[in-house]
Amino acid sequence: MESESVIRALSALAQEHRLAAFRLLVQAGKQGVAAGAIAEKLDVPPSSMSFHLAQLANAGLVTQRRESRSIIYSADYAAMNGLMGYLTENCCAGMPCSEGIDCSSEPERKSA
Amino acid sequence: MESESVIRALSALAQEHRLAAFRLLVQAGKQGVAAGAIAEKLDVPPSSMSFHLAQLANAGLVTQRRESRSIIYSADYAAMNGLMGYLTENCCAGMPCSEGIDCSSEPERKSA
DNA sequence: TCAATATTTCGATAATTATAGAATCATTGG
DNA sequence: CCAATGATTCTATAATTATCGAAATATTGA
Repeated sequence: MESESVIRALSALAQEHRLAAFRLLVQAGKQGVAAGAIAEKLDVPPSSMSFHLAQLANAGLVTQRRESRSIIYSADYAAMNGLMGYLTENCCAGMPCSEGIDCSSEPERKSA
Repeated sequence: MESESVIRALSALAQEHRLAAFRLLVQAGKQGVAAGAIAEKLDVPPSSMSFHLAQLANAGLVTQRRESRSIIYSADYAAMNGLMGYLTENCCAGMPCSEGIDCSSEPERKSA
């Protein structure tokens, strides 16, 4: 994952409604959630929610599929994986930050 | 880490110059880098860089200390840990995304 | 085909964020 | 104290992002 798409992904998640929507979709799993249901659950007007979902899709963090009248959004776990990988590599000095390892100590200078 | 501070952290990283600055600081380690040196390295005017560094500081991702005439910035690894932890918990269905585990498969529905 | 439903796009506006020169503030050496 | 250095704050402006009602676009059932 390169830095431009990382920035798009970070921007996409850096907003109240979008972070909430993404969390919802992660919890929902593969089956996903319809746009309207997301809007209702988060109490955001449908047109606003649609704007935000489009940004998540543009960032590659969610996918969409039509199912009858509804458009179902689902979290793209691979994209999230990619983001986490980039952050771990580039912003945690290569240490897996969420593994209980103490990143507060002096890091080895990476050769790359 | 709660969602408001997570959004501040994500917003802070979701910008070209700030992401670059933070990477630089992570690589530099505890000793940190002076504001001017960061600005020069990233080819951003000092006043603009100062604006961005202030946002990183406000998000808690970096700390600053004065050393003679210079102000030295360093990455706050604990804060980054906190962010990674939140993302892993809430946006990866509790799976450690950067550990080679296949997050693409159906997640266990979290009870929380 | 028509009405109803689900969603998105349009459009206008408000709000926030980014940019960077100029002015200001803090520190040091002479 | 004064000039030089390193950085931030001020100010104005440009650019981007958010909001949401209204209009337009699918899809389905009758």
